[in-house]
Amino acid sequence: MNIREEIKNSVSKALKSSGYEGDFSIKVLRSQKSSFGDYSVSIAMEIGKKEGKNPMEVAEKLKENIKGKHFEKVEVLAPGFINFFVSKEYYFKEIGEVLKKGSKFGESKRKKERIQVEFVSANPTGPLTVGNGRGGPFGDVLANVLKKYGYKVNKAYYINDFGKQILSLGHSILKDEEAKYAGEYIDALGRKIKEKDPYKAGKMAAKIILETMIKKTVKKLNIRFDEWFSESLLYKNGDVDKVIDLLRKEGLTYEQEGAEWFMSTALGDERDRVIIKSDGEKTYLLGDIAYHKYKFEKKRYDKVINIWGADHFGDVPGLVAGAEAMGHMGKLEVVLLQFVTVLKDGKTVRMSKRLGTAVTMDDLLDDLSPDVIRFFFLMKSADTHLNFDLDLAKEQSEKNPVFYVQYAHARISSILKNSKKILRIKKVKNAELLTDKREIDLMKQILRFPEIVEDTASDYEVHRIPQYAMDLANSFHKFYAECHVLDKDMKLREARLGLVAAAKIALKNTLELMGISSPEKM
RNA sequence: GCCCCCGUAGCUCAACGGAUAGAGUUCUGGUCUUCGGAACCAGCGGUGCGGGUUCGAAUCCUGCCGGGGGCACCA
Repeated sequence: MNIREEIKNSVSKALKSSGYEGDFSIKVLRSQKSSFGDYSVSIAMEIGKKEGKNPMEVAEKLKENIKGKHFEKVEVLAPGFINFFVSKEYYFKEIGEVLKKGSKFGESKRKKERIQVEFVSANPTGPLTVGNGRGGPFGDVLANVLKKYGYKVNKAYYINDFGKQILSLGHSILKDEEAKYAGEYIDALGRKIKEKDPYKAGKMAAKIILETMIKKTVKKLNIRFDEWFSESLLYKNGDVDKVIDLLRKEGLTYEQEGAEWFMSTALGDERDRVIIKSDGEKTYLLGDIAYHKYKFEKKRYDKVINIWGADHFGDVPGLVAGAEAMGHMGKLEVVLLQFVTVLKDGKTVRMSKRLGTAVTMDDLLDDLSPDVIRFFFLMKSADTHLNFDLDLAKEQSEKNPVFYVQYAHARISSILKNSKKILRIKKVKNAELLTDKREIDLMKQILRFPEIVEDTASDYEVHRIPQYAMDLANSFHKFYAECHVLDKDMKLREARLGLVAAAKIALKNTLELMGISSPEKM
């Protein structure tokens, strides 16, 4: 049981023994100031309101009934906060556990649920742009977090290698009047592909784009998908037709103006959706429903999280209704990422340097390391429009948050090397000597890591991870400035070496979650 | 017209309805006879505007103003 659960349980018990039976949800918050302790609970204010009592009195009464062996002190503060001070002994013990767990530090109990995170899934009609590339770091890290938290996780890329955009790509290769895509890469493909049938040419081009452009870029960004799933397969297998049959059988389709519609409004959508166009073509939505049926039934995922660009906002209800029509309610979640704008010289850059497309991930990779790109992308919340200032990112390449974090790791590595400890440090000796404010703070910061993983696994707020990485690095740098590790006092030296080794594990595990390297030296 | 996201320090961004709104960067000043100065410390500086709900609002509701994205028999 972790400390937050412990606090929650103790408060829950105190509620009962104090006679508050209502349906109160207890939220354990991390205190913002050390004088407020380590964690706090504001339940007394809620009770005070509901029952018309003085919150301070409620808090005092609860405090009398709160018991827990890891609490050094429980304090009530106006207007009714109950603040928990966790005992140092608890931290000493836990910091020792960090060393034992090593790379497993931060993991939770294995869970039986299987989760798929599908991300990027850009059409294979051109290079990866910064817009559809944003999902790369985000989805990758979200998947890493869920895995760390104990789920079985699959990272998937859905290849839209079927339908109209492939035909358009073919026409573009052939440079006929139906051409839609243009750019240097299209010219190059045109020289390579001799096929004259537009659809076949499009198929060939899509394959080349996927293999030589997209996969390469994805790899450069340090992303590894477990699965590259081809849309055409669903058509070949008849999975798409099965969906049509099912929808018809459920009475969820109708004809209008020569097209066949899915009555998604019956399942909460704001409008119905076409599944078969009047020209007989099946729509993208239909394939996507089939794909999700496949995910839930063949692959038996308990949950699917799709990372989409915000421009697909309008498509969410249709697919959710589709999944529901297939009998999979509440298993599909969609995270929308807001747009990415690249700024240079204070102006928006619209086009790639060479390709005649929107700014590509490769353009960024030309100037910046994947570590820097990933960190910059990850720092921002999904809801924020991401303004990527190329000049700033380049200019700051030496004063970058990612270097700040990596530098902490390199410094620790250097200390450990200088300490001439050949074997891995397995425990914190003389932990009780770690009493400096900086030492305690570093310890607490290290031990936040499992909480960061847990919180992120439940709310998908991935930007919390780089924020935490900076906090952790900051705590270390502050500690480093005040506390000399390789002290003449060998007992203190051992204690600090243990702490530093634990900090290294926390930093490394955090960077690993983000898919960013942890250099031994820089 | 309807729907979604955003508006926080000069700039890029945080803040789980909570306590004195935090980081990085910029600018000003300071800290090295010790483990890596890519560091540490101090200072300047902020919730777009108006109502409301609440013990408590950057956060929830509402009206403006501004930016982005949707509202297809495109994906």
